[in-house]
Amino acid sequence: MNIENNFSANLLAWFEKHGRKDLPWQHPRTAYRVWISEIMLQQTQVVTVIPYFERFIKTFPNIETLANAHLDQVLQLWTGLGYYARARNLHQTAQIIVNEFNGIFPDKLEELINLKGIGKSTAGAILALAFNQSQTILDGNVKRVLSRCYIIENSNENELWELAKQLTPIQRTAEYTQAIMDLGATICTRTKPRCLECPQQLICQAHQQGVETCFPIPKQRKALPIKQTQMLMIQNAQQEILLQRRPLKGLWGGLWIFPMCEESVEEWFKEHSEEKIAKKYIFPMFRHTFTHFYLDITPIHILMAKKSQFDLPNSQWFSTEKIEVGLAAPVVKLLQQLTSFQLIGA
DNA sequence: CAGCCGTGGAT
DNA sequence: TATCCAAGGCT
Repeated sequence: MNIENNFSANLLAWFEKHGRKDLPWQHPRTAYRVWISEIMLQQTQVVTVIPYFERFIKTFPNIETLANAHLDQVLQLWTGLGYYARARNLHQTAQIIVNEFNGIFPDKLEELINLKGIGKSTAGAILALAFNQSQTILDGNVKRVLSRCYIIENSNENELWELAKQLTPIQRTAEYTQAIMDLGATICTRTKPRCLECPQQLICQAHQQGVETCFPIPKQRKALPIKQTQMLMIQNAQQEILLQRRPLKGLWGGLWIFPMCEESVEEWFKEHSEEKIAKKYIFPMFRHTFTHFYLDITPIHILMAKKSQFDLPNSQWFSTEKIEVGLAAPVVKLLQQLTSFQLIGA
């Protein structure tokens, strides 16, 4: 018996007792629900995803309802989850599956990979979890488990894929796939792995050598640049707030945010409006952290004397109680602050 | 192919 | 508080 067989056998035996079997997307485990969950789980922890998944499925119980929805509603349900291209791709892919696949979820690797937002690993996960096909995944969990178990130092992507494929069993692939993710998420964690509870402790090379936490070798990160901006929280006499829709590509694509400006507020107003500012209040600056830069935001609340006109592309007045579009996280935070600020009666 | 794309949890 | 980074994919 080779070591690969031991690996999957150990894992499957462990899964029966200790695997996660009550995650929301496992009941029922349809392709649609597995797909939604896999997209949400990209670079996002299970705890964070669960409430989003519940709301999303409740609103869009099947692929037709998702395909027929407005992008704004999809992005609203995605607000706070990040990586908003995932939501845009999800919406577009739903329409393609309805229109070109007759609403039937594709079950071939090539077809899945050609869909927006579904890469090699997500395609493998959908086929393994929802269709029980013998397909391989290579996500963060699998990379961590394999790089420790087989001590892979310069984690070469192709090498890891080959190893992952060799270890994937022909049968019970759905259980195996869930199991290896569960192992990575609950036992073989990044910090403080619980090796004494691990079904692979006898074959794990890193554990034998006592160097579990040395793997996977962390990538060196560059220092994050700091950018600065002002967010204009412009409110008219009807208490409505002015928001502007971001272009579909790029940061916060398709979301609505407060108008941002780098120059002085007075100069910005000269360019975009003829109205006069009734009241201006500068909030304390705060830092928003992205993956690749910091954004220091100075919020400025501006009260207009009447229902004002703005020469600002893709902008619209919203009632603060009814905003049914996607919002960037700092905008949500500031809207909450503004509401409590006004409740106090300042 | 390296940079881009979010946010919040954990330490 | 600062840092890392989580069920990755796209360009």
